[in-house]
Amino acid sequence: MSEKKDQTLTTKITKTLREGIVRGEIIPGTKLSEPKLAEQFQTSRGPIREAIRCLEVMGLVKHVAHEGVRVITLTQEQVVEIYHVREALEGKAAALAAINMTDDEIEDLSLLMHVHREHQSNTGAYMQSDGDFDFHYKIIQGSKNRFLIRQLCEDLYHLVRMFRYRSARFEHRASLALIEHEQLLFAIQQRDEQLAEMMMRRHIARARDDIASNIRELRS
Amino acid sequence: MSEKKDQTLTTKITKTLREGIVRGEIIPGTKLSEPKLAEQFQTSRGPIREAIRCLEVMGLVKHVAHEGVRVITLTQEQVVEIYHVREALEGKAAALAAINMTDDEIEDLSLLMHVHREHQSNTGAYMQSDGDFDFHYKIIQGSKNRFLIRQLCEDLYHLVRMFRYRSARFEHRASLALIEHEQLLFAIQQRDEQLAEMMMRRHIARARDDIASNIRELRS
DNA sequence: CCGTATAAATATGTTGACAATATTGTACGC
DNA sequence: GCGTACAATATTGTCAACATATTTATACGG
Repeated sequence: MSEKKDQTLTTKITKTLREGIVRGEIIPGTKLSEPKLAEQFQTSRGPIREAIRCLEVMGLVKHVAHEGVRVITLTQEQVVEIYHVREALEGKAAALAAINMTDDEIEDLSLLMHVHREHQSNTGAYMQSDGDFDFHYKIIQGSKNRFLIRQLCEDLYHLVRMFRYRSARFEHRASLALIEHEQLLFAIQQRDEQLAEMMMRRHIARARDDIASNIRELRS
Repeated sequence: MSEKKDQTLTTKITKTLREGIVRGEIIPGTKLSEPKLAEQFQTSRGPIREAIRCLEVMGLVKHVAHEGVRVITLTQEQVVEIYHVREALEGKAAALAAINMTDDEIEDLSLLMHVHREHQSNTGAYMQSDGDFDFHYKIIQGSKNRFLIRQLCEDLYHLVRMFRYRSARFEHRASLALIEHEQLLFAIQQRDEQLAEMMMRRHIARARDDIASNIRELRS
């Protein structure tokens, strides 16, 4: 699991901080003080600063010269914007997956789908966030487009997870998500790239609409 | 033009190096030596290292622990992958622009279009790269989606420019590009988001096909 | 002559200290 | 009592030096 390569403090600190920010353990708006972090990680400020620069480019913290960096606070409006990008990118991923996934990979995806279906009919519960991510992750990987994979997995998904950790209620019902996943799987099995893209886009657009409608709800 | 904010060595070095890499002045594959860069920028290695970390996250250089960083070399296959992402993102940008651009902004875009048309009928020349970028840039900004704008302008476009600087021949004929731009403008004027997205996607997909067919050509 | 093993040299990773800027606290005047 | 000006403190930005790992050079053996 944990690859011991990149054995450098900067990378380890970056990952630790990133995870802390994404999971909400470091509250949004918190100022990341270099001396405190250096104390916390038992290191000097050098690697801390480099890690912070990485987080800055990733968009997880905002940096102001001579003032410091603060963890970003995602407004629901911003999440809607992010979901527009997610719709476009994952839609493309689904289209490419319909073309480029191997039969074995599709079979694997089908198996995962079956597990989810069983789980739901047994418990009737909302789909677990991890399960949903697994499904999407396999499709993204199936696109075989390394640049797309990087954009989605290394950049965008941290923000999506950051949002989900704070408001788990927005995962729409497992029953609906399950149907959407089944439709998507079908399209990929048919090697229908256009249908796959459309299904994925609708799946994500619906989640986005849930968020957008919640914003309107709060305004009244 | 040059905002004097962010007056910190790291940001200035980052921008300078980024521009050098994008313009091809720093040859792909070149190793970025920290001591040499420190000498070159008349500074210490601290800011250099931070700048390099930024370039690494941006994807312009590849870092191997304890070895150093090298400027990435874009293969045409990778550019095709990038253009798939570009198609998805800019397609979405066009759709959002059709919804969110103000009438004044559309008028401004129409004016730019007219200038390009005049220029072409006068010179008959291929469209200038800058002109093409201007057009796309205005549409991206018109999406009003800050996250999308950031993804396209701060990340993806550096790679696109990097590719174009080395192989300008891939800009397809101005006559075709002009028609595609006109169709796109029309769709935006009609506030037809679906058509705008489709036109933008075809426009970029055609450019991608040019690159892909060139790869096949080289194989024979 | 080629390959391996060892040693020198160079580069990266990390540290602590100094300089410049911003924040906090305090006193003064209105 | 409130706002402003100044001083003290703390933090960020930068630098030079040390520690560790890799690359290059050299010498030895086959």
